[in-house]
Amino acid sequence: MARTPRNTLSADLIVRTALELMESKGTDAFSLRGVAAELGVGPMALYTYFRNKDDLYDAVRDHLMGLLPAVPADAAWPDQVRAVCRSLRLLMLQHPCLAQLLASRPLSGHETARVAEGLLGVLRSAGFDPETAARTHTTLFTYVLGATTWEIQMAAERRDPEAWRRLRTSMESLSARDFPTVVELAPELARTTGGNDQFNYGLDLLLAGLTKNKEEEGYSEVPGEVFEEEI
Amino acid sequence: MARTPRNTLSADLIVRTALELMESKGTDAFSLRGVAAELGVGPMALYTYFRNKDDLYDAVRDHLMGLLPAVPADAAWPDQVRAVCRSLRLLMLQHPCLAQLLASRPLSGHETARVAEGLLGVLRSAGFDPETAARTHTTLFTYVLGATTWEIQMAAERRDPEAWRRLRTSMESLSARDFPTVVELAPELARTTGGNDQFNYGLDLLLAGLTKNKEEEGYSEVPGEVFEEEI
DNA sequence: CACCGTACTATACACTGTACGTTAGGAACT
DNA sequence: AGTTCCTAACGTACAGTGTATAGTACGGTG
Repeated sequence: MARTPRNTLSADLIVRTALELMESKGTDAFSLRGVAAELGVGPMALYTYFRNKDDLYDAVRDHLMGLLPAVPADAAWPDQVRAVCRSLRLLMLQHPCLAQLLASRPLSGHETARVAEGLLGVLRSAGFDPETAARTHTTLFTYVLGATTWEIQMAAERRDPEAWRRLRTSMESLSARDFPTVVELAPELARTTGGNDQFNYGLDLLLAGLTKNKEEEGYSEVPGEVFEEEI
Repeated sequence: MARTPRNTLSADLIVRTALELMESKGTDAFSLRGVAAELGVGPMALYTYFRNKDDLYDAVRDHLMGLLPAVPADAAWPDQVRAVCRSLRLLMLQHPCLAQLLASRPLSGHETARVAEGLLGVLRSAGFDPETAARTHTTLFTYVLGATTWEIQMAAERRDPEAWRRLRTSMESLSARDFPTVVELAPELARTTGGNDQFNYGLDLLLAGLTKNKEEEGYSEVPGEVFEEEI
């Protein structure tokens, strides 16, 4: 019955095909049966490599995390943090499914651990104590997650003319008496639903808060890099 | 045929039933057919009140946003901002479906507008110019969204013993050679996946950044409330 | 060659959202 | 009071979904 030869499938091939489908058809339209059909295989064949759909999601997520570049070595820690956060955002924009994959499943997998290791390492070297480093890591990660998820969502909405029209009219129908500020700032709000500037604004707020905290606690805890030429 | 009498249904009744089901059965297990069955009605009856499932989602979201308290009037602006963000987080924790509803659809509806009006009003009165107010609003909103979504997700994972066990073992199986910082900070990371302290830490970072920016730009732009008794 | 584990197939089930066409309850008007 | 009409709720149907269960044939090993 034209049975496909034996070892044509592999976890990696399935992951790559799944990713392709998510990006061409849209994350919501993704289905196991679609992947199987694309591979010319019955739906159940995938269950040899993944226990269920969520398992495949995890694998796709980790595969994508593997695309993140390493932390730049020769830079001040705030710039290293910026680099990590920005490259995560860019990856999410490039692969919109990643936003949903990150938000709907816990982190696991080697590539994901590698990314966490990078950011945590930066924070520890910068002199943050273990608890503050962990807190900061989670804060930065969740900020990137929220900001970029929102950005992607709004961009998708803008691409659908029907939905976008409904959104605009519902915005414009708001009474200027009841919602004066929203109405007044409508253009600014539309402009700040995404983009590099918006993302960097929030990121720099966080970094400003971090450096401020650090200064107030004094330089005593900063390890290692003491510049002796400054007396 | 035991046809249900005519005006027993209403948009509001459907929304409340949908919300109940989302919270008892879980957001993912929610279905139009489920809510119809709960109301003792055919699935298609709902389409009289909502154009489709997403439309119902929007209505549920706006219903939940209506539960948010007003901004406290007599407080300094940073505390007002804190109050808004914290009450949004608490509402999301109380109704976990809200996280997904906020992340997967654009904002619309009167109650949602009311909340935006509150926060934007605080920022404008505090002296932020329109663009900065809008940027700050989006930043705060997306931070709350990301941080709380993550918190909810991790809490759900913790509740599922099987998933939690797998997560722990995959964490512990990480090589301390390849991921020294992750392994070292594993307990801290586990502790910072949620909770008031973690949320407030990030929120205060943002506020610290905001006040720092404000101080550097000088007091010149602060409108209105000039205290004349201070010469 | 025979064997066996396993990579794949086939079938089936219980679901999903929703398009389409039908029917009957209640209000409004003659 | 009778007729009409609108529309709320119904029934049926379709094209999907994830995955449990059972079967089949291929590839490597004895």
